[in-house]
Amino acid sequence: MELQQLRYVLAVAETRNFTRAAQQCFVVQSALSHQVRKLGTPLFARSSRRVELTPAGEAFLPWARNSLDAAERAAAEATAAVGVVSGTLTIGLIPTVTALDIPALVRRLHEAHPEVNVRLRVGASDELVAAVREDEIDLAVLGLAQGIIPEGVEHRVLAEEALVAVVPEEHPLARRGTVDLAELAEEPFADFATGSPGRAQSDRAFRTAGLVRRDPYEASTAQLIGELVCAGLAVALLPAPFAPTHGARTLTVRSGPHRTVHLVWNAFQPSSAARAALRLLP
Amino acid sequence: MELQQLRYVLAVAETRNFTRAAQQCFVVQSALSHQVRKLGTPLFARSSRRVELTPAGEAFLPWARNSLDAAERAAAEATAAVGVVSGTLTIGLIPTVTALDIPALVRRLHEAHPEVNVRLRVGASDELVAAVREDEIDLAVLGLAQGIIPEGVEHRVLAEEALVAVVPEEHPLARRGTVDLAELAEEPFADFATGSPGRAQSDRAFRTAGLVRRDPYEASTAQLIGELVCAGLAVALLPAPFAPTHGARTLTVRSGPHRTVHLVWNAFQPSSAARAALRLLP
DNA sequence: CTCCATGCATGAGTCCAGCACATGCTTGTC
DNA sequence: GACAAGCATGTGCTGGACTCATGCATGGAG
Repeated sequence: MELQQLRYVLAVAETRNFTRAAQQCFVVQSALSHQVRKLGTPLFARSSRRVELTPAGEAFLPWARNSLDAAERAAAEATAAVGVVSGTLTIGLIPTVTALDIPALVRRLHEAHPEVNVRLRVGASDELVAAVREDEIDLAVLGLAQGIIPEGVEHRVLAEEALVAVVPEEHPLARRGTVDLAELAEEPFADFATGSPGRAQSDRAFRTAGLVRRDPYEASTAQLIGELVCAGLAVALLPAPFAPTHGARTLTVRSGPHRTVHLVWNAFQPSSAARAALRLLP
Repeated sequence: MELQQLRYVLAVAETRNFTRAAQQCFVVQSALSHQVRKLGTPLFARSSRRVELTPAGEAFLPWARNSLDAAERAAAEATAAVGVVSGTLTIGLIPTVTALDIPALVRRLHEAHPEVNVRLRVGASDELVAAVREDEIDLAVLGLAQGIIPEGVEHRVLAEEALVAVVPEEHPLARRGTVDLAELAEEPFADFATGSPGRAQSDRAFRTAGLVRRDPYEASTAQLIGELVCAGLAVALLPAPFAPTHGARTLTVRSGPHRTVHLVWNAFQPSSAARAALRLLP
């Protein structure tokens, strides 16, 4: 078996199409047909116009990925040992990162270690922690409600951020500079989806204050929540940089919720690129 | 990069000699020189008649192994999915296995799954548990003092075995059929090395009975301990099948120590060969 | 139903990567 | 200093990986 064959199998499994996989690999389709067949066990079922993985293929795939990743990692660790950090660095981010200037970080990384290939992946905080634990990503920058610490991974606190209240311009509270959580609890609310870590932050804030608010409108992004507020439909709690700049007012919340921005990584065999990034980060 | 190159690197790293590594790989020496060089980073230092790993080589090696193992595993899992269990199955054993007929097990495994390559590895119980945890071996059969359960791995109890007292033929106790631990504590003792799991069994037995025995002679194998007894130098506690058949007497110990024979394996992604072996075992 | 597009398999031909061979170079040993 | 061990290097060759041409199956359009 050779890694080339594994690359072909992965390409076919991804595209579910020999022809496109071949293009992706810069060879003709028959090259893949030959090499895949040479593996012996049939990994793909050509059922009527569609290529599907057989059970054997399903069993094969994760180990093929594993093998290719390990080979890449071998090369990266070797060059790192002679001072040239290389390899792929996958960073996970929540959509509402503010504590860190990501483009600047990427630039600095690239300047310090031009051989490192940076990938960014956006997701919810809990997904990112899981991905770090499963070694799918090297690092993650994420926000958690105060007092919650990510489990099963190494972490470092980057910042502590207050959430601000956002209310429609014509709202009675709009003239005020600060509000209490209790006042917000009376209002129709817009928030992240139930179960998301963003939602957990405000839920927790109201709960610890002993307040019960009405079920909020749910939206998946800070942007959408902001638009709901601007439309006059609700008030919201958002990280300050994500408060809408027009069409809404931003208020400080007295003893209001904070979120903690964590840098998270896997302590078990972090890649040389990950170690380099950690050295570069505050 | 191709797996062939990784195989060459491993062979050179093992033999620390290009020529012998080449023979092992069934190619000429220059083939290895070329392929290793093509990896780019110098992995070996040719320091005066000896090939040594550079730091880059040290960093490269474990990932190269990882990659090759994963590739092998991919093939094994694929064939397993179509009903042909294959791959390498490494079984760890303590030197004093008695609860299981290992040759018979290997024969049955080979008959049921001729494509499986069985390897046996002998070691102390605690080493084997660690090896299972580190995924170096698939299964292990080992004995632990009663009440001790292996941690971080899956296990199944195979048997509960009493340890018997072994005394020299001309010893005053030799005429008796049973003895108390208290009587044995008075005698000069032969036992496994301090810190070994075998030693832990008798240590624990005396301790829980509230007895203090003299520091025992230490030997590394049950065989040697038996010889010390036969020579009239000491008494011992051994698994019954390892009591010497000549030159010593075997006595039952009243409420004496037992050891529990465990079958141990790693719950996280056991190989198809390991799963097959587990199905075959009691 | 026919025709055609899509898409994988297969066989023959081509070309280059990996190998063998020959040889050179360094180092350690007697 | 002669010799042996052992890796590097250059050259030519060969097998395997690729391309190309073509066949074959399926599904959709008319």
